[in-house]
Amino acid sequence: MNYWLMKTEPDTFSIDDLKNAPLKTSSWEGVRNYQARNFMRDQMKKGDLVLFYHSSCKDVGVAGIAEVVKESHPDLSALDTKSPYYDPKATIAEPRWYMIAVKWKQSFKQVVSLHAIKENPKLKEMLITKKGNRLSITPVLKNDFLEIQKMSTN
DNA sequence: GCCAACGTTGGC
DNA sequence: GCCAACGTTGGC
Repeated sequence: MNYWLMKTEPDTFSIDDLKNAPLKTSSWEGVRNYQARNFMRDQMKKGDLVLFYHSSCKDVGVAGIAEVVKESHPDLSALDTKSPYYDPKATIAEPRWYMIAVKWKQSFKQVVSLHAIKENPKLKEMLITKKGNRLSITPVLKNDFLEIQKMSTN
């Protein structure tokens, strides 16, 4: 089993939106970056756990935990001309973009802030703490995942 | 296949 | 809203 961090802007899709979704489940549409796509297409498996990260907002940090419940399938929003995620180069035969689906597991009482993560020497290696890291999906070490979970209960 | 120009991300 | 850092595009 693997661990991941997935970024989302809560104004667009927050952990509450996931919690309130049917079956508390949603596909992760709209990723238009090859590296992040490849993680979803090739590596993210059912049962993997996800740190649900809120970016570009007042309370930046990890807001909760989700679980991968459906593996790679085509992101058809790329075919929808009305979608903000429309990509003219995607076709049915060659969908180009893929996504996974996640299910809500837990909302932290308090967001584990990016600031707190940066302050924690145990989490020095986390990619989210590195300057200029814009990748919206990143692998996370098990120990780092557990440490964040621990911080959420303090 | 290089690389300048451009658009986007995301913390602050 | 600013702007550094980054990924992508497209002319050559």
